[in-house]
Order: sequence, then C-alpha cells, then structure tokens
Amino acid sequence: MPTHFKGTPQETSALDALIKLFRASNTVSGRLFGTLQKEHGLTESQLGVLEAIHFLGPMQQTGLCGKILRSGSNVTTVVDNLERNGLVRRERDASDRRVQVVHLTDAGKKLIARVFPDHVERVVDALSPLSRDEQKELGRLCRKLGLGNTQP
Amino acid sequence: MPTHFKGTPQETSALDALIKLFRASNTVSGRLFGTLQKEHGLTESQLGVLEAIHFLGPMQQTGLCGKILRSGSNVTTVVDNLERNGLVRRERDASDRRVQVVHLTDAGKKLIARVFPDHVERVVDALSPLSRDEQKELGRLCRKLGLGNTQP
DNA sequence: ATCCGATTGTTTCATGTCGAACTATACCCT
DNA sequence: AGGGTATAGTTCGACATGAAACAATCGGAT
Repeated sequence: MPTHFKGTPQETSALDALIKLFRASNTVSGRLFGTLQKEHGLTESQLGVLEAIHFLGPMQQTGLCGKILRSGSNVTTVVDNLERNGLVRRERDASDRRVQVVHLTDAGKKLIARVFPDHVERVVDALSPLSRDEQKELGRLCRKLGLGNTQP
Repeated sequence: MPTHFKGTPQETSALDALIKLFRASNTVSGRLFGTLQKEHGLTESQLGVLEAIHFLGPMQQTGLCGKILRSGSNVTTVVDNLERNGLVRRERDASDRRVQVVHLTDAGKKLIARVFPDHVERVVDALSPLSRDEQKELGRLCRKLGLGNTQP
C-alpha cells in the first residue's frame, strides 16, 4: 500500500515502517502456520490454545482470551472446533458454575507434544535471517510500539 | 504464547522476538483499523483496495492481489462488498474479456480522499513511540525477515 | 433475603481469509 | 483451424474474527 503517496518525511517514514512491519508479520505468519495447517490441520489460534493449556494446565476461557489475545466470542469458536476434533474437553467449574475449564484430551496431549518441537524449529528457522542481537533489537522496537495504549 | 517453555537460548530468542513482532503488528493494526471501522465502516482490506486505486488508477483484480497481498478469492470478496456499498464498480476489459477492471465510483473517490489523511495521521501517531532512526531500523529488520522466501 | 451490577460464556451476524474446484477466455503451437 | 496450456475471476466450504445482544451465575450492598 505504499503506492505513490507523497507526504512529509515524517509521514513517509511512519508509513514505510508500518508496511514493513505488517508485511514481515504476515509473511512469517503465513509460512509458519501454513505448514502447521497442511501437516496437522491446526490453525494459529488452535495451536495457541493447545500450547497454553499444555504449558499452564487447564484454563478457563477468559484465561485463554488473555493468552491468545482474541475476543471471548472467538475463543468460544476456536474451543468449539478443538472440542469437535477431540483435542480438548470442557468441564464446568464446580465452585463457579459460569466458568468452563478447558482440558486437553489424551489425543490433544499427544498432538501438542508431537507438534510443538517442530513448530519451534520452524520459528527458529524463520527468525534465522536475524542475528541474536538483531532479534533482541526487533523485540525492543516492537515492544515500544505495542505500548502506546488507548486507555478506555 | 510464550507460556513457560524452556528451550535453548536460540529458541528462546527466536520465540520471544516472534511474539513481540506479532503482538506489535496486531496491536497497531487493531488500533488503526478499529478506528477506521467505527468511523467509516471500512476494513483494512477495503482501505487497501480503495487506496491502491486512488493512487494508481483503475486496476484489475490480479493487480489488487499484489497490492494488498491477499488471495484472488479474497479480493473477489472484498471487491464484492465494496461494490455492494457503492464505492467501486467493475468493468470488463474489452481487449481481454477475462479481466475485471475495478474503478472508484464518485462516492468511493470522495470517501478515500476524506479518509486517507486521517489514516496517515493515525499511522504517524501509532509509530510515534519510535524515533525516525528507530523506524528505519525496524523497517530494515522486518525486510530481512520477509525475505527468507519459500521458492515454489 | 433480595436485588443490582459485574463477570462468563454463547449466539448471531457480517466480514475476512485461504485453498480447491470450476468457468471463461486468451495465447501458443503445429 | 484445433487442441493444449495458461491466466482471470468466481464459487464453495471451512475457519477466524469482533461487536452486540443475550443467558446464567456470582457477589456485594442494603
């Protein structure tokens, strides 16, 4: 989308950086999760959910919202699909009957244990064009960007 | 998704950088296009299409694929919605009857002319946590990341 | 004990997104 | 010409995504 817009140097610089940020994010995401999709039928959000439960234990859906940074309604959908595929199961919390605790099934445990190492390897590969220092610098710049929070 | 995974320093570095990249991209994207959606009912892809035609003139859909970096079927959908909302119109190319040339309608021209400056302003604002040099460095790192291309 | 507001999750609706199968058209080659 | 291949778009099915409206439940205040 840089197209042929001519703005002030400030505007050009910001637009240029933004486009490269989006492009990098999209490209890497596509490479990473395209493979995951083809080889294991998992989407990015599905992996996020399985991964969170794998490392943190059974969680309620609100917790998953925080982990994968998606809306509540979206988490409902993603967990629905995982449940239909037999990878997770919901259980009502006895002490607070509003909450659904999401557990891995045995199939889910097996899948995430098998898939995650390969995924990490692909992440390392995707980031390999950058040195360790460059990765750190990229992280620092991205963190600064993410902060300018809109306070509601 | 960093959760509690402990890997080699290489793996930790890559995962950490990746998460920050995705988070920054998502956060900025959400802030930018959330506003655009609320105020003008436009999505990111719709803005991309209007912007491309605004600056480059009427284009065929394949050209739009390249500009907004989305699949052909997706461009069909996005242009469908824009057309339904009266912002663009399709015209068959006389010399190659497979081609649909997408034009801005008057309403589309008015909208993009009105919306784009505000959008640029928000982009500048979103990138303002970074100095000009930092924006340049972010761009450089992102470009390196985007290159590791899978050759089909 | 009761009521009100907050929290949790679901449903609905509109859009985006991709890949695969399909149609129509164009171009090339003999 | 005729046939084969390539390209432009569309359609379809599956999943993602968020906002808004809704239901169920909890908890605090009175």
